[in-house]
Formats: sequence, structure tokens, C-alpha cells
Amino acid sequence: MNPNFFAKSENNNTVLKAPGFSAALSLDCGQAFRWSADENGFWHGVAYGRALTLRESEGEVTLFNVDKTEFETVWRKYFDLDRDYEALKTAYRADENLKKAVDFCGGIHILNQEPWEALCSFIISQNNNIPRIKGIVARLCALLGNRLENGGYTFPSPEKIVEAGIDGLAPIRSGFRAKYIYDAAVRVKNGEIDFEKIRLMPLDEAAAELKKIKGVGDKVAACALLYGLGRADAFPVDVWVKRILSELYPGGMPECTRGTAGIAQQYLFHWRRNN
DNA sequence: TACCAGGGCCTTT
DNA sequence: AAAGGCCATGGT
Repeated sequence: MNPNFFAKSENNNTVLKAPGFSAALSLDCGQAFRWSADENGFWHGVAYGRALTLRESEGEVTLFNVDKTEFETVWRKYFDLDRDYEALKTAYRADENLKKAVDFCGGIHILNQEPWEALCSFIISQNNNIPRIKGIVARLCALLGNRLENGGYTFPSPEKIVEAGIDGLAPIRSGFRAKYIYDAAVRVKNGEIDFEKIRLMPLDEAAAELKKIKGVGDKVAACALLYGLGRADAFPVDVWVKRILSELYPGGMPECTRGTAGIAQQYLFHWRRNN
């Protein structure tokens, strides 16, 4: 692989120089729902059971209170820093629309979120808007997650959600989605859904497994695969991507996206939404 | 193939 | 201030 970054850990912080990468854009482009920036431009969030504060300025990302070990074992993978995005974007630029999208928001990396959190979050996302999705996820974590010393809550385990039951989820105000969250939790807890097996399956089989869960269709399955299971070939089609496909790619996605259509989708999605 | 299932954000009036 | 559209959908 070709890590286009340089990281240095000192004074208990890790400073990252990664040309072409924007942590802020990656955290705020609708792929993850647990991050927010404060008035001073510090980003706060929780992943893999760890609270993180970071700040980005002049192309440098500072991860506060992150030593080398934590960076290497958690955040390096989370921010997908070992993928050669520069090579990927060079290939995408062969297509005129993708070139525009990459010029607009090429700083995005696909985050490697925890499988259960990604699945659960995208079940909540169905027929829903981003501010409300964030609210529901935040209430879910505060209700059933573990409080962290340095701020925030962990994402609750399937076990905790099964224990709470559908009625126990009422305080998060997820509406008709509560029964879907519960069904997903049951199936993950009892092993019927095994993320590590699904991760390795052919794409259509993997999606079919996830779709056994009530409330999981093509779109949510693709999101769980792309954002939670490291499958860059998964291709979520929502209303925005549907528009992009009909307007720009009636014959299908261009050849340069083969194998990484999900990543291309993220650039096109964000570009189309904001233009 | 319609229509329905919480609720609230956001734009328009 | 109130109304109505809309929302990274899936089940029936």
C-alpha cells in the first residue's frame, strides 16, 4: 500500500500531515453521525469506545491526547489512511463529472466505522434527515452506552439493546425504526448475523445476509457494507445517487470506478447535494 | 404498485 | 407563527 501521510506523536498528541485528506470533511459529509464541531473548530466524537478531539488547520490534523499506540491501533484505520486516495482520484479524473466531484470534495476518506454502529446508524437513517439521525443516535448512546471519562458515550452493544426491548427504546424517539433496531440487535447477539463472515462474502451474498434483518433493504445493506465492513465495492443508491445515475450515468457507472464504486459514490453524493 | 409508518428539520408564506 | 415539503427507506 501507499500511505500518503506522515504522523508524529509528541506531547501526548498525534499530528498528521496527509496531503489531500480532510478529517473535517470526512466527519461531516453524512457518512457518520457522531461527530460535531464546537465554536472553536474542535471536532469531538467517539469511535471504537474512545472519545477523540481533533482539529484541522492548514492541512494538518492534530489528534489530542492520542499517543502513537492509539493512533496506530485505532485512528489510522478509522480514517482509512492506508488507502492510496491520490491514485484513486487520479483514476476518477478520467471522468468529467467525477473530476468535478473530486475537485469539490476530494478530501473525503471513507471512515472505517464499527460494523454494528454502522448497521444500526443506517437503519435509523431510513426516510430521515441528518440532524434528526444525529439526535436519535445521540439519545441511543446516552441511554444505553457507557459513559466515557473524557466525554461522550460508547455506542451501545446489541446485548444492551435486546435487554432494553422495543419499548425501552421509546426515549430515543426513533419512531417506526425501533422495531428494526431491535431485530438487528437480536440477530447480531445470537450470531445469526456474523459481521466477520459477511465481510468476506461476495457482495450480493453479503447484502442478502444483512437483508434478513427487518428494516434492512438494498440501501441500508450497502451502507453497512461500505461504512462498517470495509467494502469499497458496495454502492448505496439513495435519492441523490438515483438522480446522479439518471442524469449523468444512464448507462451505469464509469469503468474507472470498478471495485471502488462506493468511494466514487461518496464524492458524487456530496458534490450533488451541495451544488 | 401504492401507501403507510414517527417525528422534526427547513424553507416558504 | 404556521404550513407544508421533505427526509442517505422498507414492509405490506
